[in-house]
Amino acid sequence: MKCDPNNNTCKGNCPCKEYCPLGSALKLIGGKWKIPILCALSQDGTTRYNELLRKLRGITNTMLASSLKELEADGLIYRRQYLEMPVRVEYEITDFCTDLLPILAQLAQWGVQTHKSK
Amino acid sequence: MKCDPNNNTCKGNCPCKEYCPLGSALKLIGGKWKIPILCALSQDGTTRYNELLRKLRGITNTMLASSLKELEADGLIYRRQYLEMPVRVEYEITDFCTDLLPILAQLAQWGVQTHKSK
DNA sequence: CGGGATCCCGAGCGATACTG
DNA sequence: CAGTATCGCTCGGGATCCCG
Repeated sequence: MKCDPNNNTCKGNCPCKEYCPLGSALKLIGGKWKIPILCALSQDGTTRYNELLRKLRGITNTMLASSLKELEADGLIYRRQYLEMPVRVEYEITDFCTDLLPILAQLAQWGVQTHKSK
Repeated sequence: MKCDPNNNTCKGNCPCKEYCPLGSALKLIGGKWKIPILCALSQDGTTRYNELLRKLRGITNTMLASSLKELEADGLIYRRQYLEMPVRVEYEITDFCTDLLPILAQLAQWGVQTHKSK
């Protein structure tokens, strides 16, 4: 877990270090909707805003917009805006995020062992 | 990400399925303190309650107790109680959790690419 | 020593309405 | 179409005190 026991000054997510890469990684995909959004984008490829809104049953306008903004700022997705009429905006997974997907797949596989319906 | 696009009835973390293993996996290690706890236990092995309390600088009694209880209920750690005087309780990582650690290490390595101080 | 019981606050999220 | 603005609430987590 990339921790140094000799340095116990961590103020973040890890008890061992100032800066915990695991903590910062989890922040990027944290929150209620980021995983579902990435999941949808990784399956369907380039997707428009309202398409996402429909596919992610239950998400609100507010949460989709703010989540997309954060994901873009963190380099996980691209936002492409086409100045047509009406406006068209498309979202797509970045290479950085593509690197993440197989890791998440492993995590999902590990999670399968969890049979509890929590 | 183990999702089925043909089933859009997901009410959990994933837009594609009723039950998302990735979502349930992330729930097990979610919250503010579970990763730090697992990190400490994976480094130092078997550890006592008050030892954890000291090592995890900033954690409160309430959070340590509740986090440990959840981690045990989810099968990530063992709790062993020795009826000495005074009472001694030790916590340890389970094999199930040991399987998780290399995956988290990968996630941490991926997170290293994040240079933003968010 | 290893917790439990309460109280409380603020972030995160939802609902609704509005806009370029 | 693709968002922003505001409000309000729930609930994760902190602080403090208590208990076997």
